[in-house]
Amino acid sequence: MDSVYSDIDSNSCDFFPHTDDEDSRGGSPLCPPPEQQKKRRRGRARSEATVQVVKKNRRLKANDRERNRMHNLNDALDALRGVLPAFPDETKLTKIETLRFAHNYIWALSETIRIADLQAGKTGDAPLLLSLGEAPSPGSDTCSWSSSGSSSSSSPAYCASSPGSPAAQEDYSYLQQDALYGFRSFVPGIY
DNA sequence: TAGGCCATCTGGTCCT
DNA sequence: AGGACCAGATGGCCTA
Repeated sequence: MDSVYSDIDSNSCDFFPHTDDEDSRGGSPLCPPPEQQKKRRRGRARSEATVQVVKKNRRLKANDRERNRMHNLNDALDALRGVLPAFPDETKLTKIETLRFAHNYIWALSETIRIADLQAGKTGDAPLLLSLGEAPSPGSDTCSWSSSGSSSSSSPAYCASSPGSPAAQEDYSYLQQDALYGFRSFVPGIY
């Protein structure tokens, strides 16, 4: 990608038009006329140039660190995509979709466990251990979460669902893989 | 072509 | 002081 540094050459005035030194001098023009530059350079030219180089190097290093940081973030996001159920069309989830999907998915898994435990309690059986292979896949159709009233069921605020969705009836048969199909139509941005 | 997504740069702020 | 984190700006790419 093009960088602003592609425009940078020996003319440091273009790259660092406003320095702290300038601030301390009381707001000098962005690029003083040549005469002033000559005046200021006398006796200080070398050190100012050095300062510019140091600042530039510091910026470049910061850019590099920031790039690596974002790469690490993307790697983590990819890892998260890897443990989420895949879409049939194998389209890659965007970043925001991945985060929201993961949030929904975790909620659905925990909710399924809760229901399973409830049912086990009714029948006197031992709590059911869920197979992750049969884990529910949360989608837009699974989002009437706030209606359950359970603290463990605090709903994602962005979940757009109808009050009459099956979740309110604790019917988890709807938590099927095909719930994924509605995810792409999920309305994002509602927090 | 407009809009969405993304990578990158950048300056500010906080933390160690 | 230097690094981590964050948010805004910018430009490129892709798709409907």
